[in-house]
This record gives sequence, C-alpha cells and structure tokens, in this order.
Amino acid sequence: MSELSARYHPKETEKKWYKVWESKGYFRPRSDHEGKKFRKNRYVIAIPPPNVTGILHMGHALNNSIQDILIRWRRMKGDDVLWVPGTDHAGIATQNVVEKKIAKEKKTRHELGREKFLKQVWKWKEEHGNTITSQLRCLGCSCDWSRERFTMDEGLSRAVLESFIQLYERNLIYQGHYIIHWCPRCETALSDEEAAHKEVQGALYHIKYPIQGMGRQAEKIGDDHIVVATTRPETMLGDTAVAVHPQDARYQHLIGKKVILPLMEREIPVIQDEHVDPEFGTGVVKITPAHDPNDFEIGNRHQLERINVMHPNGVINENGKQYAGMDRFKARKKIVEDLESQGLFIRRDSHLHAVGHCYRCDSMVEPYLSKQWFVRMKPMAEKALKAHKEGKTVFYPERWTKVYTHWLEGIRDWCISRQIWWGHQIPVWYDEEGHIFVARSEEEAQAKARDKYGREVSLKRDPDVLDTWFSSWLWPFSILGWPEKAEDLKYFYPTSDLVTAPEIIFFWVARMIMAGLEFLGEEPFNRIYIHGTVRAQSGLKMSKSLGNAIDPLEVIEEIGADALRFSMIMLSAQDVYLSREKFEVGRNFTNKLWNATRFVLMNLDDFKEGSCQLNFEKDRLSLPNRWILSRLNDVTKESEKWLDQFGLSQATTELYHFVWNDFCDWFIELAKPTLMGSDQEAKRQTQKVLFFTLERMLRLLHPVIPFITEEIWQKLRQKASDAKDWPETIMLAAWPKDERYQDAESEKAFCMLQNAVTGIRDLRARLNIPPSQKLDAVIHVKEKKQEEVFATFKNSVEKLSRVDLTIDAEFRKNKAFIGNAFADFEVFIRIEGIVDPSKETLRISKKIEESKKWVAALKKKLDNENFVKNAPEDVVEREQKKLSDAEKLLKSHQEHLALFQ
RNA sequence: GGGCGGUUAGUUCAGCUGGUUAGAACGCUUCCUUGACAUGGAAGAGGUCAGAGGUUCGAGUCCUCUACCGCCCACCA
Repeated sequence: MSELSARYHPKETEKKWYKVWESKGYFRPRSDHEGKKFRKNRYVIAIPPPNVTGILHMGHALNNSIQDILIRWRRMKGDDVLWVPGTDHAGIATQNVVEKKIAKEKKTRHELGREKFLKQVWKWKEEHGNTITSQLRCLGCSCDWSRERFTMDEGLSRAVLESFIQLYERNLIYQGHYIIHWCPRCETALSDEEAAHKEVQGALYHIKYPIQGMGRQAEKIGDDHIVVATTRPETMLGDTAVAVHPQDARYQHLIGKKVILPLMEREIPVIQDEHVDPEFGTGVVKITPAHDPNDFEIGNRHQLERINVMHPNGVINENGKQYAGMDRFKARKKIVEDLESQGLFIRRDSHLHAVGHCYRCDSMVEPYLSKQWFVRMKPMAEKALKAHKEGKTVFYPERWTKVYTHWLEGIRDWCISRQIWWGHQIPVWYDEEGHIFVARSEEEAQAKARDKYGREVSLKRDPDVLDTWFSSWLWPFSILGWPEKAEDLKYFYPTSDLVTAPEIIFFWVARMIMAGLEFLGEEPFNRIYIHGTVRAQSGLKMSKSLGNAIDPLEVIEEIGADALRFSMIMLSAQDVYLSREKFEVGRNFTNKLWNATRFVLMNLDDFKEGSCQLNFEKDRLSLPNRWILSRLNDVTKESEKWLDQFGLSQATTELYHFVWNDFCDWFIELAKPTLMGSDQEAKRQTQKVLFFTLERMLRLLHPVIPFITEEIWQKLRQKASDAKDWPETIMLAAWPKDERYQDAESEKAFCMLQNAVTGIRDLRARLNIPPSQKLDAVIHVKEKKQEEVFATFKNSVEKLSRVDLTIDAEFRKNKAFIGNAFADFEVFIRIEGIVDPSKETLRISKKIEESKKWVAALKKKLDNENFVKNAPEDVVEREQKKLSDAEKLLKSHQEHLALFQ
C-alpha cells in the first residue's frame, strides 16, 4: 500500500533522496556512464566556486538553486550535463582565520615559520573547508562530487603555474614599482576590485606652508605662506613638492620658488602641473609621490623624490622623524595639534569622500608604493570586447552588458602579488643581483641561471603568493584538466551558462572570459545570467554583521530545501527582499502538492491502469478531463518558454497556479463526484487523467522542488502499469513536451462552467443562503444551440454548487428567481420563500451603471474611424465582440432589475 | 562626479515586443471543522499604474522633463 502519511516530512525525505542520488551516480554526466557521444547536447554550468571559509548565505542559496534548476531541467531534457563543484582557497580570508586561531595560542605566523604555518592552514581546511559544500548538498544541488575541485589542489595549481609562465612569456606579466592599494591590517597589496570604495565623512584640513625667502614682500596672495588643503595630513611627512595649475593667476609668482614643509622643516619646490584643479580647495596641492597615485604620476613628470613614511602595518617609519612609531591615525591627530600650536593650522572643513576599504577586513586601505607583479590587461580586454561584439558573450538581462564593456574599456593593470603565505607562491627566483628567473620549478630556475652565468648561482624564491582570483579566473577550464589535454577539457569546454550575482561581473565574469580567450582561444561560456541580489526586508544587503541575515540552513531545517527553493525562486524576478514570512509560499505549496497526491493515491486503490503515456482518445473524454489536459499542455509550453530565457520565477509562478487553481481547486473538486459515482467507465477515465496529469506535473516541478517530487513520483511509479518503462528516478525522466493537447473549445466551455458555479455561489453568499441548502437553479442560455454545450457539464455544476439545474433557452424571468448575468448566459436561483430580494436592487443598479460606461467607451472606440482603419483586424474584431457582449450584459442586468420593480 | 534600476491594491511584487473592464501572493471582511489539505475551501472589499508634458486611433507599457528611493562605478587632493 503506497499511501502517504498525513504530513510531509521534508527532513528525512530530503536526506534519504540525496544519498540515493549521489550513490547511484545520477549527478555524474551521462557520458560517464554511456561514453562520450552526446557532444551536441552538452550543458555545462560554469559555477563560480564559493570561498572555502564561507558558509551558505541566502545569496548562495539563490544562486545555487538557480543553477540546480537549470541543470536538472537540462538533464531531464536529455542533455549531457556537468556541474563541477568546488571551492577556492580564499587566500587572505583563510589566512586571517588561521592567524586568529594561532593568536589564541599567543603565536604569530612569523614565529611559526612559513612551512609550519601552511601546515596549520591545510589542517584547518581539512577540518572546516567542507562546510559550504555540505550545505550545498542540503540545498539539493546535483553537482558531480566525484569531480570536486579546490583551487590549491595539484591540478589547479599546475594550471596557475602554467598560466603565469605563459603570460610572462607573452610579456603580459611584469614587475613594477607603483602605488597600489595596501591593507595595513592584512599587510598585503590588493587589486583595485578588492578595495571597495565607501563614502566616508572625512575632513579637508587647511594648512599653511611658509614661503621660503618671501617674508613680507609677497604681493599677490597670502603674505608669507600658501595654503594647501588635504584629507590626509599625515602624508605631508612625505611631501616633496607643492603644485599649482600653470594658468592659475593667483600663484604665478610662486612657481619655481620654494616652501618650507612644516614639521619636517624641509625645503620643497612649488611646481606647476595641469592635473591641479584650481577650483578645488585652495588650488594648491601638496605632492606626496609615495602615498598618492596622482602625486606619484606628478612626481614622475617632475622627477620628484619619493619618500615613504609608513611601515607596512600603517605605522609611521623613521622618515617621519618625531612621528615614527605612531599609528597613521594617531599621527594625523598629533600632526594637526602640532600645526595648530605653530600657528600653521587654519581650519578643518568636513568633507564627504570615497575611501577604499579592504574587502576582507574592512580596514581603510592605504595607497602605498611598493614592488608588485602586474598583469597587463589591455590586450586581453580587447579580445574580450571583440568576442562581445561578435555576439559570443550575451548577458541576461541585457542591461548588464554595458557594465561589463565599460569596465573592459577602462581596464587597468591587475596587481596579482599578495604578501601573504596561503596561496600559489609566485614562480619567480632572484639571483644576488636581482635578476629574475621565471620557471616551473627551482631546478628549472637553477638551469636558467646556469645558462646565463655559466656557473651555479644561489637563488631566492619570491616569497609572495598570487591573488586568489588568479586561480579562479581559470576555473572553467582548470577544473576540466587544463593545461593537460584532458578528455574532459576536449569534451566539456566551453561551458554553456554562467549564473552569478552582479557584484561578480568584474571579479570573475570578465576575467574568466579573458582567461578563456587567452589560454584556449575560446570564450568559456556564451550566456551569462545575472540574477538579483538578496536583501533583507529593510532593503539592506543581508549580512551576518548587520544581524539581519536569515540562515538558509535554519529555513531548510524548519520547512525543507524544496520550500526554500520554491519561495526564493518565485520571488526572484528581480532583487529579492526576504523576510521569514516569505518562505510560507513554498511551505504551503509543498503541503498542497503532498495532499493533492494523497487524494489521488487514495482514489487509485482498485486502479491498475496508471501510465505516464498519453493514450487518451480525445473525443471520448469528459469536459473536465479534456480541459485539464489542455491546461497541462499550456503550462508545459509556457514553462519551457520561460526557462529558455532564465525566467525561472515566471515559470515557477505558472506551475504554481496550474497546480493550485486548475488542478486542485477545479479538477480535483470535479473529480470527486465522478470517483464516487456509479459510472465505472467515467471513473476509470478520470483516474487515468488524474494519474497522468499528476505525473507530468511532478516532472515539470522537479527542477524547482527536487525532493518532494521524487518522493511522490516513486509512489506513483509503484502504481503504474507501465512501471517497467519508467526510469529509476524522476531526475532522469524526460522533460514533458508539447503534446498538442491544446483544446480551445474545452477551455472556453470550462470557463462557462466556472462562471456558472461562481455565479451561483456568489448569490448564495450574498443572500446568506447556507451552502448546505439545496436550491433550484436555471441557466438561461441566449441561443438554443448552447443548450447542448451546457448539457455536457450540467452535472458538474449541480455538484459544485449544490443545486438542481435546468438549462432552458426559453426561460421566462420572474420574481421567484434572482440571477447573475454573463455575456453568453444568465444563471438564476429560486429564492421564493427563502429571502427578500429587495436589497439586491442597489447592487444591480450599480452593475447597470458600470455596464453603461463600458458600452459607451467601446462605442466611442469603434466609432473612431482611425481606430478601425489603423488597428489590426483581429483587434477590431475583438473589440466588436466585446461591445456586443457588453450590450447583452447590460440588457440582462436591466431585466434583472425590472423584476424587482 | 558618471552609470544603472525602482516608484502599480494596506504590504511584497507580476505585467514580454503599446490593443481583454490592470493581475497574483500575503493581509483584511463574511461564511464553511464537506473524508486530500485550516500550511485548507467559498465569496467579497480594495488601484485616477509617483507627477507633468509629448508620440499614437489607442500608453502602466514608447519619448522628454521633475520628484523621491536604491544600487554600482570613480585616484579632485
């Protein structure tokens, strides 16, 4: 007996099925089982790997639900699908975690030494690094775990090494001394993308710089000083000039003169440079080439000295003389105080500006002069732009295209070296003279050095590691075995779709495309679906630190992954604003589906003909059966149409309404009397259709709610007469096709049925007649031939609205009846002796008013010659039909009113 | 400073290429413990589609401007 329990228990069910799926190898591509022969129908998701320190948040949950839906859908369509899961090593984040851990034992990584420290990190990774992947399993993600990868594993490390060397050999990697973003807390360089700009309420400090030798003779401005404005006074310790605009009349006389740098008591020149904006501040800029990117450029143009005044940890160094040893913010305060006491401080204006923050620890980033490795991006960006122009990379929705191309057009070189230990160490060795040897191994470097000098040389490896993104940008092909000529690579590259969040466009999307083009000559994926951002109801981004996060695992624990996925997808037409209540949709829906199935199974006890095949003779089916099959056909077509263009939310909404409104509210309700009736033939037919429709429905829903559909589908499978033809799992059942079961006539007739029932129920409710009281009802059709149509569902109406029904084209209205009018017919109930109808007068009068307005509007439209002339024929026809319907309706209403007067 | 998105029922949102009396979910009102489901069923109330112009026979849907909200990008110190 395959009856379902009264309640659905997601927890056990979900665990059970995930285990089965994984152990039976359903997550692996078909070609693993059947040989590589499906190349035409591959579908590969280029999933961005989550960071190994991460835990699943709602953003992940949405992202991965979408990917799983697409993968499951394509798998059912028969495609050879592959979804390779994995994690990246998250260099800075992971190192921070482990450093914090050893700090508890009062140790630093430097005390431990590189090797021991890295051992600790690996240990941490083994113990904690699988949190996020196990969470993806809870979500139901059908990734191929046998192919799971990690950016630091052997193969991917080889890919990183190889890509570095290839780029170096193509002159696309260079070492340089530039101003980069520096995080003083993590003590490492960051790329531009890793320094997140945030608006900060800062200040503009106005400071006097005394003019050398001008004394009181100054004629034009100030007397003995000029005023500079700066947001970072502490950097003045490293000033090596003061600049004005060449055409600025106020300062002409000062150009070429010298000023005394306060506190440091150094003489520095006044120079002229186009870059200075005379409108801003005082029109005078202090130039600190070692601590500001603009100043660095200006310094280059004027051959200025670069004075670094800061240690890597943000503490002032010996160049800052009396301020050495002070933290950058303390020094700022002290410097302002000292200037004040010397009478050189003028004022502090509050000033709103954007300042970079470390995306890992949120510290204020320092523009810092240092020697780093860079990737020359322009040549690669040009290739990417070309591929885009050729239509090889398409964004959904389209508007993100501009974000992408703008970034590529204004691209800047990528700083890839990091002064940390956890990551891929840069494959570069130096000899004593500082010459560079780029090599795949120490031996190779030694050999190169030997060639150069003709003798053994001692080499030192560059201690820095590469940016984590330098390994993730290779993901779409490194996971497939590149740089080896692996079978997977040949077969699965390029992948099909990339699904990601908007903030990842620069970090990844663009870089992956560039890497794909650079190393394989082919873009790594063609379609890029950018989904919405998950936010808390307040509109803020969900984050743990803000305390407004909803933990997806808690939700799964409570209502199941299916309910979570369903709710989220339904809401995800654009940005998703979440609150706990929003998950009720999914919970209620899974419950509804469960109970509908219970009903079906309960009524299949003696039934042996359940089949997933469409073997109905259309003309012999009853109206409700014809109708539900037609609707099923509609919804099959619609959901496919939406899925094709990443409209998961629309597809899910379609299915929701089909299941709830069409199948449960109408079809099941109509099936009840038939199933309990004595007509065995009709009963069997309805059982067949119930079974068939439910089975198809489950398949359509499976990508969104994989667990419950599998559970139910297996129960149906036990009941099926053709079970031997069913696959072992719904995961491998075929995605339903358009079976051309559409039937406009049935849909129209069914609509009349619904109107008739609703019309009677409405009268009942308004007149306070209890649903249990049986009534006499009459349907007055306007044309004799319609009697036949209504006869086909007379019984249904009687059952659903508890009436004895007569269908009568010649019905004569009278005071014993009260009715509701529709365009094609009217429905009446006998109220004689039951209620006093007088209060209906008002309502009907209102309806008459509405109808009149509507008729007038339509008449006006149709009287307009231009409309008739310009509008398409079918539109005009439709409007004419509407007018005639409206007129009929008006007439009916008027007649109804007349009954009471 | 540049770019993008939003403004539709009490609330959260759909509404594709302009053409059914603008839809749904939640909430609300009334009724219903009817053997699938109260995480339910039935009926109902509720909107001058942010504002102003324009294009059109016809605009929530296209164009312009305005207002407010939000996001992303940015080396004016």
